[in-house]
Amino acid sequence: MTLELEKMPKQPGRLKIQKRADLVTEEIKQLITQKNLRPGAKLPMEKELQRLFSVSKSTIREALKSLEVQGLITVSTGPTGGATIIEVPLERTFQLLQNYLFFKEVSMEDIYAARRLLEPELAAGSVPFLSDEQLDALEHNIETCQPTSHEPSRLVRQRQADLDFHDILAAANPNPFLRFACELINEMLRRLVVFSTQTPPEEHAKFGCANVKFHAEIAKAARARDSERVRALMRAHMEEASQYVKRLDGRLDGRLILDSEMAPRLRPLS
Amino acid sequence: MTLELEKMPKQPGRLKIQKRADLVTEEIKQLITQKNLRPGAKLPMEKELQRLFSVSKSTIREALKSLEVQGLITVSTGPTGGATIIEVPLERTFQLLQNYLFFKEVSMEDIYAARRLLEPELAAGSVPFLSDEQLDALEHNIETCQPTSHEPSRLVRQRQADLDFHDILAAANPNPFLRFACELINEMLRRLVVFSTQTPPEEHAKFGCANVKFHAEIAKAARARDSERVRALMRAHMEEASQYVKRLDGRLDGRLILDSEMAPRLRPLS
DNA sequence: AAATCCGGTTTATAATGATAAATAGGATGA
DNA sequence: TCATCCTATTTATCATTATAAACCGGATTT
Repeated sequence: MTLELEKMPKQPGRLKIQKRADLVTEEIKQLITQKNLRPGAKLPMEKELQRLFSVSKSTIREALKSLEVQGLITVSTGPTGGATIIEVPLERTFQLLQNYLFFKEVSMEDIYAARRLLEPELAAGSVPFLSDEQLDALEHNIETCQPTSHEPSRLVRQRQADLDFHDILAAANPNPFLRFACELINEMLRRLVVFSTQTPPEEHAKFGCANVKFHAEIAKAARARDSERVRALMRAHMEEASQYVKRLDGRLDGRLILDSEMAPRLRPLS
Repeated sequence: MTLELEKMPKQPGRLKIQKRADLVTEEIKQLITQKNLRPGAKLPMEKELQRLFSVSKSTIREALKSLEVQGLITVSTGPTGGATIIEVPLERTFQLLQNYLFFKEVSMEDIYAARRLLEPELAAGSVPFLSDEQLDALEHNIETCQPTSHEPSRLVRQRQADLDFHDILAAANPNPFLRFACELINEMLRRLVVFSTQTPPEEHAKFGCANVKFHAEIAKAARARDSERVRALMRAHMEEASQYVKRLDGRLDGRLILDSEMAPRLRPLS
């Protein structure tokens, strides 16, 4: 009759015993927080990390993989290779957020309900901070959108350029959280919106023209540093766009975002 | 509208050639999207996945690790074990988002700028959908917050409960995107806010009382199904809270969120 | 002299096999 | 009936080896 109490009884829900690899991941994350490691800083190489945490190759590999998926590091081979801390890319964050939203059936109206609230405030807040280059970029963007052929591929392209306008405004805003929220919405619209093939291309062209008109007015007001007018114009713009999207039967394609889609897209300027 | 997903385009310059493990991850994500696998569905076991993609154990392990970090699957041992699709938990998404914001220096004012815009709309939109249980929960939450001793630990606890009030409202809103945005903000406030130790506890208590007052009014208006009044009250509530937070010198602790923090957090009322 | 090629070195990436840990479900025993 | 043990199954970790990618520096070519 043996008396064995070594086995740790399962604490109901309280403290989950993590896997070794996950513990290593945590240690490294704490290291980043505590030593305030900035982008560009390098982690020790795999061999040394193995030694440091007394784990095997595959375990340290899983830990690094976890950090890589989280967008906190990149790993490269070669003599100067290994893990390097990076600033988490927006696209990666968008991808991970879309994993969450994938199961939620988000409609276009849902997105615009938030966009209507955020964009006017974002735009108004950006006005005092817009550089001359950014103001130029806004105006140049409008020219790019101007000629509207009815060819489907051009229509899609125009919608992309429309969103670039909003990204330029976002880039100038000093509030990183608001900026993030709006950039996220822009990214969702850019990548996930699909329109019914039924609607005639003329309707799409009308949508594009209406956008250009508003963008031109907004750019003008922005150049005049009139924050309140920009806010009002953007509010009207969002209101109208929301209506158009509804008429054109725009929908969000509920799918997971793949790494291969995240090709480095052209960043306006910042 | 069809969506072309090319597997491995041979564009040599632009696209980065992915690692084998990442390719497997993509294949599995495509599988989830295409076969519309819902939470609960199981992936084949490791051995079979190895066979399926013709890769070694370590490769398939890395791919599964990636999906696990993304919150798309959980993996368990034993018979009937293996990878199971799950709905990405909000907490996981919050963790990944915080990785992004970690490098951005978000201030309390930044968060509240967005919160001021979103919460009134969220609350108003929730009103028609609040169940009797949820209305009861709102009122019960207020009672919980009522007695305010000046003990620091109780003050923190009260702020947590305050946020629960807003979570209840969020839960009733039919817009998953707006809901998500507000829940995210609540989670940030819950986990990352730190107050200066300088400010006297009386000030904190005053803050708590002011919150309770507004919550009581909001709950009353919600029971009366008066959406517009709820919107107006919430707007005033946010305005005031924003001022209090500024006075109390509330700050966001810029750090990375660890898995071990994401233990099932205390749900005060159930 | 400048650019290019070409190996060697360093490092991650992938494959394989062996052992440990966790779990479910059935068998065992009071 | 109930708790315990047993065992088969599957992941988790470790260890080792082999392969591939990136970089460095010297040799070769232009």
